[in-house]
Amino acid sequence: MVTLSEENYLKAIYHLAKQDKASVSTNAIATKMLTKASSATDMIKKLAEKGLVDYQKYQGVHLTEKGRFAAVSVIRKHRLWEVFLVKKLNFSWDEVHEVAEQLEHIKSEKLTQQLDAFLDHPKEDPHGDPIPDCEGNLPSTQKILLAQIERAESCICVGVKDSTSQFLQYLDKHNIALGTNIEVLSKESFDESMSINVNKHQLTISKEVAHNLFVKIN
Amino acid sequence: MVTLSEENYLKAIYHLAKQDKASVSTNAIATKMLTKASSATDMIKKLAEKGLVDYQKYQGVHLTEKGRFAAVSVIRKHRLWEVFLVKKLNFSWDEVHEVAEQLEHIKSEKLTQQLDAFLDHPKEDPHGDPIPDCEGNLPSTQKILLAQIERAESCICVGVKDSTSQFLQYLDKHNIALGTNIEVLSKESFDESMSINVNKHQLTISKEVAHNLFVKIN
DNA sequence: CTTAAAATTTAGACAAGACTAAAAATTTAT
DNA sequence: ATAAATTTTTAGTCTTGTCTAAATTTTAAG
Repeated sequence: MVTLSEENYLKAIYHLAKQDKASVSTNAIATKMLTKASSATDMIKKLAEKGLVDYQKYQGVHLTEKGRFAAVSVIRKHRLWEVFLVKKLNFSWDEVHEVAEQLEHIKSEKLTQQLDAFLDHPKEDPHGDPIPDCEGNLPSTQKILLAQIERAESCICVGVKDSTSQFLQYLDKHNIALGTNIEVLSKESFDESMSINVNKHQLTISKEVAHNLFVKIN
Repeated sequence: MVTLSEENYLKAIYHLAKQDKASVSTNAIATKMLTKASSATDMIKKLAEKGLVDYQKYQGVHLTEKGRFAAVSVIRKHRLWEVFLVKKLNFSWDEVHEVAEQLEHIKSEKLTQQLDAFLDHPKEDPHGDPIPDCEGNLPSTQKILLAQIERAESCICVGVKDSTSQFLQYLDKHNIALGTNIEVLSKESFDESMSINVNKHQLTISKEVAHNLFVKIN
């Protein structure tokens, strides 16, 4: 039995570990969870006790296979609920996160399975993030940050890194959605701002925006 | 802010108070919540502190208007989710309770509102219980227990009192569902068993069954 | 290589919700 | 009307998850 709090820590560790394979530090976990390092240490011990993480004092943690599966299962539920909220209940993509944070902890195998079927086994959530299957497999996508593009090139928006409502509403305002074609016109080396074309409209975006938009090159 | 535990106590108090207007005893609450009287006392104090119940030592509690609204709001969510599970996710009526117990605590006005609309503003849950509206109004239904019928008479099944899977599966097995026509043939005064006709099949039901089925006389 | 800074852990405390055992109030029965 | 039984409350403890402050370990700098 994994508690709600433990699930949230596992998710945090999973997201932090994803980037590189190195171990996840206590501080990083505490920061992500908006708690103090001492609280993180306490929880890490409980997770280690339950065999969900490997832990050596002062050396950070790694998810065990069991821990990874638990984390991915929560992420699967989170993303399925987000799809439900947008597709069936008319939520917009900037409104779903908070509610999905609650729904992801509902415990019922059958519920998850039936929800997945009801939504026609979606492959992505409303922000373009892939939905793990029930065995915990997560398809690796080859998306890059818009900021990584260095020359005039055309690409398609396939996801967002930051999914706060502020950012999502910015995208809405400029008619950028998943699947939108983005034509990079130029990049300013001074401040990393970019000039792009969206739906025939020219737009200048800041470094901050370019670093939070995932694209796939055509 | 009402906690999950507080919501469960409020629900319990609401259900216990419904029958008569008398105050609800600490023991009754503890029994319903499957805890000890001392735990109930502790929680009662917290609820009184928050203005959700009126409480006088040794005299039991009454829900305040605020407390009643909170309780009914949870019941509304519980029943809406039950409808969702049965109508959209193919759960059977004996499988929904446990999951709805979790879903009823999700906090999002918009979610409840949109779910209600998505389900076409249902008036009843899968067990025939009325769904409160968003203002907390609960239509009073005039249903009686099948056991209250004393002579040969025809009626329609409109609800169940006991909604454990054991009882619901018993009903399934004998083809009794909401809306099923039940013809009372006779009642045995010795053990209160009844002879009834369901879908042209004759059936003898025990006192226990008759006391847990709500019907409306044709 | 030694010390200062940063990160991590420990120790002790607190709030929520529950429990046991004992005390107090109420109800019931004689 | 009073004793016995029952109900309710209190007092003290436990667990989970959090905190602060202090101690310890690791890392980084000179």
